[in-house]
Amino acid sequence: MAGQKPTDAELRILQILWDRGPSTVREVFDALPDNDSGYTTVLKTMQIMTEKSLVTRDESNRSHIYKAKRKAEQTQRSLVKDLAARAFGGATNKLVMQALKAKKVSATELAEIRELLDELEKS
Amino acid sequence: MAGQKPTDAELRILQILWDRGPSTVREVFDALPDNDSGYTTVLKTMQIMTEKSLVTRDESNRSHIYKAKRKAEQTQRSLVKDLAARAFGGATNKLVMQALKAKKVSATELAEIRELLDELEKS
DNA sequence: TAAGAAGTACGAAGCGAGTCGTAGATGGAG
DNA sequence: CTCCATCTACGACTCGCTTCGTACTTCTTA
Repeated sequence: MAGQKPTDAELRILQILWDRGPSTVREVFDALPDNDSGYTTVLKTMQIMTEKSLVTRDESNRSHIYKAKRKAEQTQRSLVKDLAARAFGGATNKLVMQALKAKKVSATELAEIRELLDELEKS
Repeated sequence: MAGQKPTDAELRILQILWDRGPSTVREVFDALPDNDSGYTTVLKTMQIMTEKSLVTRDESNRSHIYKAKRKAEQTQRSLVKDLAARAFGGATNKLVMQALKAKKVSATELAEIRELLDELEKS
């Protein structure tokens, strides 16, 4: 089905694909930070992601080229919604507040958030 | 160990405990929304949570009384941090922005967030 | 006091995620 | 052309989460 929640390993791979754009297994493998697992593990995971439609792949070359199906923002938004439901009883604003308290956010970033808040207030 | 990440089923139970305060298995079981699983399933899960130190329990009565070990805010903050790391490459501010876009937040809540932003700016 | 209701404890099954080894196909270099 | 490096495919294993059935204990009430 379409609306799948990626697992941890899948998310690690998706981050690479979002960052690099369409890539081969080898490229993803090399780009994975702190990677403990073997090449075939990554390959297998990406094959499964294809079955799940988390990625699409171009098989015209011997080395298949994988591409994230959904954009980072879409997936991220789903995950945030999911966490809000699972851990905050759906209260997104509580999630936002905890996030802001969880880690220092620079002044520039705070300003950026304020700007978004302004936009949201017009509706 | 101490710093454990609760699973989905565990989180469902924690939400009840945070909400109701110390409770018996029966009370948690009855309070679980849309619950499909049986009583012993919930019992077993709560026993495992005890082993993991996610909860503590008072065994002085026949019906043991369970209590969340960490406060909601602590656990929630860990989970937010975890999601930021896993899906946003650590960029908490991106997470905040996606959260704000993900679901409508009322004017009152927006004001609340602004207030927090003001506080954070003094440091 | 005897029986049933309600509680805990525990073992085991099912499932999915993550891992790897190995087999087989294909490209390139000598 | 031959051999080696590199790729895909696939099966199998482990582990943790979730689930439940069953056994045993303890309270309650008729």
